Amino acid sequence: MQSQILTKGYYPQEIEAAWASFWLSKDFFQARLDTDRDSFSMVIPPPNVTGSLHMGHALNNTLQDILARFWRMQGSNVLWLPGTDHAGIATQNVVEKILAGEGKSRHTLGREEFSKRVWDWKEKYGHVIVSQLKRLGASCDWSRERFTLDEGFSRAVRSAFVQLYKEGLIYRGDYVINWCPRCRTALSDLETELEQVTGELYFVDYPRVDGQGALTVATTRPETILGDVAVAFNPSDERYRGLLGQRVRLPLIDKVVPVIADEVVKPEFGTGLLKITPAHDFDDFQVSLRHKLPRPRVMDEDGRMNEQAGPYQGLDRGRCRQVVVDDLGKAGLLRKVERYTHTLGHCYRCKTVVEPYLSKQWFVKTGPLAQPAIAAVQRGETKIIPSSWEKTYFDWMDNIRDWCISRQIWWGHRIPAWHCASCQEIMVDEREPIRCSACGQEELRQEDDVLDTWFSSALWPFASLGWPDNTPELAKFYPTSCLVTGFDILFFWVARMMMMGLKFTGQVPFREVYIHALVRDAEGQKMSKSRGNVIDPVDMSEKYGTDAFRFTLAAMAVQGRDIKLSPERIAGYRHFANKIWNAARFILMNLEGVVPSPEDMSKDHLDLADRWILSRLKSVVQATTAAFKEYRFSEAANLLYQFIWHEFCDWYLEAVKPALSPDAQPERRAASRGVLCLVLEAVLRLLHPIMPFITEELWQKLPHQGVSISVASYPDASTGLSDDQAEKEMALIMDVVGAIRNLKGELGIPPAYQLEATLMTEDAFTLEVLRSNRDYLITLARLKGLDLVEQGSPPPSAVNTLADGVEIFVPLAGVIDFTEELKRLGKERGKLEKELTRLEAKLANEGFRTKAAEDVVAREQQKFNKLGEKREKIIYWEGKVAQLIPEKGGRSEK
RNA sequence: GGGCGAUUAACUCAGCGGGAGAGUGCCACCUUCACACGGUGGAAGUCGCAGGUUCAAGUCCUGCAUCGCCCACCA
Repeated sequence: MQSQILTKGYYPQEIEAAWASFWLSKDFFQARLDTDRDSFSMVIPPPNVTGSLHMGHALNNTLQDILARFWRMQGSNVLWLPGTDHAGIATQNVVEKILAGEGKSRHTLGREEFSKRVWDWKEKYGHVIVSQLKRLGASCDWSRERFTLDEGFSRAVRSAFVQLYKEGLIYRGDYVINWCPRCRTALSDLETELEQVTGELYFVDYPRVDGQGALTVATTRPETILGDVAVAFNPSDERYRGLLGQRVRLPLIDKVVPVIADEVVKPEFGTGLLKITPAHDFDDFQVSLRHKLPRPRVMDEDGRMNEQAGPYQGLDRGRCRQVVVDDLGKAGLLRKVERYTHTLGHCYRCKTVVEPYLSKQWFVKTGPLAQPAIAAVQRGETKIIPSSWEKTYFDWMDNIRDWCISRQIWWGHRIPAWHCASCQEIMVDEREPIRCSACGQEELRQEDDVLDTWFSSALWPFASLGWPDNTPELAKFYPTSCLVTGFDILFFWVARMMMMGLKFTGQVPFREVYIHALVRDAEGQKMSKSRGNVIDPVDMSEKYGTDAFRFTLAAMAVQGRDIKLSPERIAGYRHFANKIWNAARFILMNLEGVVPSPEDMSKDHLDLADRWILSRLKSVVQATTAAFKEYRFSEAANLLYQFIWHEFCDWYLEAVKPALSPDAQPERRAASRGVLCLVLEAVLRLLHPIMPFITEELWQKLPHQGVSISVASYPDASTGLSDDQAEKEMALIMDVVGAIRNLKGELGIPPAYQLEATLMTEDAFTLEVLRSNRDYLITLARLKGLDLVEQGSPPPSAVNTLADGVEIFVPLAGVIDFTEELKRLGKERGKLEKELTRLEAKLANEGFRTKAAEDVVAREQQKFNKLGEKREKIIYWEGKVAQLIPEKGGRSEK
């Protein structure tokens, strides 16, 4: 044991980095294969390599680290597997931006060179977030760190893809998908964010070929008129029934299209007529299938009008709309324009309005995969916590649509499909085929598209453990125990891991999913760079200490509610860290290098305060352990805060001070040292999962056997000693002390003034408790003297009365103002009477007496009796004090 | 359009069938030998609104209002 005096304040910056590297250098966090201890396994939600740590990561990883440290201390063989995600579009965008700065583009570099540039970038910057996680204290098994584009993952992805393809669960075809003209790639439905947009609804005339006037069609997208192949009405719509088989001329270009009837048209919208543009609208594409209509594309990949657009070729889609509207007006074909608010899809990466776009893409057929994923949650094989998210999960799974997985970018897993140059045969395999399986030709070309990043993420829990090989890691740690993630990626990630996990391993990927909230700013706004309201977790760590920051996140992580984070709150918990530091400082100073032994704490030497704090400790151990096991992080944090500050520091440390003085009995002194040491050491272990740094720093200064608190055992049933009697007695002492302090405070007596007090009670047992703990009362209430009497009539004085019959006298004639005391007594009586009235009404209620639980009635009756007695005493003393107030006659009577 | 959540002290939030709580802030007093990142005391809330269930309702049910989020192919 190092006997050293701590600094007066806690300076986290000076110790954190050292402990973080100490832990890693000792391999404390490596999961073992050669043990039969229970496993606790988690895979990290891999952050994007492009990222730097934001609040979402900080919360997510703090909660995971709390679990990892808690279960490690519980004796489990913990695997927390870390890694990063290659983040296809995001990373490609970052590198393309850099290239643009150099006046280059990926197309000028070519695929191979570009890919090399991205890898270079990854090697250089991809570890930023990892080092930030380490700084946060994340106790991952860093020896098993993975990357979703590493060699092993490539094998896993190809293996998964090939199997799904061979089973018909992956198909390729021409469909309308969401297309981002800026990123120039297809997006999945999830990657398209619907947002309200105010635009215009244009009413456009389509002249009838038979010369009988025109049909007016409402559209928000006049530029797509050029791709129209029909005009449709609802078959039930009487107004247009006669038009079936008629033909109309498209406005502005020389093209004739039929009028058709289809259920998709809503008669009440616009004019009840819908223009059909199969290549640029999801519904219209379906209509074209039903009616065997052509599907001309009028735009290019970058959103420019193409040769099908005739005179409008080359215009950007936005510009084209203006020109078309203009031309329609000139031609007299624009009937009217209304303001119109509707929702439009935007690219989740760059916020560009997505274009519904007909193209050849690869899809996962999700229906057959979703069924087992639904069933597994229904059966409870995977538990979603809080369970309120189950409904959202089921709703999404029930209505799941096929998943577009091909992306027209270069950074990612290239689809393992090869096209024969001569016969167009497509071969899907884990390795490049030597010749075409259909025609035998050897000229093959690999598919250009890469896979959606989330395709590899979906394999993360098992691919990161070695799948498709049958590794010992899989056997030991899969299914994982728990997944901690935010609700924002419930569909993107959790749902897809469930589907893929069940498909490829036959087992759920995790037993429990803990879904946590989003971190917002103090105003409840989502943090974003554009809003400028981002609170940087690294800044918070540096400013307030990582432990204070982590504690804040834990304390605010209530299930099912977003977190509004404010720096003031973190400052509050920095004070808590400082409080712990100083409590430890006090204890270490008083140990004076002595190592307490268990014999010091033999029952005979333990005093009331000792037995009380040991009993309280025991119940805190139980409650905290239960809270962690049930993901009630805030409850665990608050329990520890309350115990450490308001029980251990406020009461125990104060109560025990006299016993620590050199004048005290040696046995008492030794016992107190022992209890102080024991409770502090236990508290540090209890708190370690949330505040790893300060607890390690202090723990290292206490006597114990271990090398690190991070691998010490969590306090359990053997910690502390339950003692109801001690808790009851201490409660009485605390009540009496509180009443005396209250008297002093309310009567304006200076804290330094040492009172003489008299306590009177008729209850022999209470009197005995007070008598045997006389010293505590004197110390804690800062008294000069204390009389304990059974009955009698003490001198005129201020008085306070406890509900359970203890009267407290503070004889201070000449010091206190009797008028003030009378006022105080009146106020006290007011409060009592309000409460008594309420209780009286309740007890008089026949329904309450007959229907409420017996113990509830008894408790209320007892409460009523005690408060009644207390009121009688106050009335008595009001009379006494009133007599002592000098006659008013002496005052001015003007 | 459908769904979910929130509404409790000035602020941020716990509590979710039997005495309205915490942290921060505020007021008063105190530099007492662990800590002023501290101590002691205090003020502060018709627990969004309206009904209902119950002996008893921030706490359960219904409706409404306001705010937030998610999902959704009316052009």
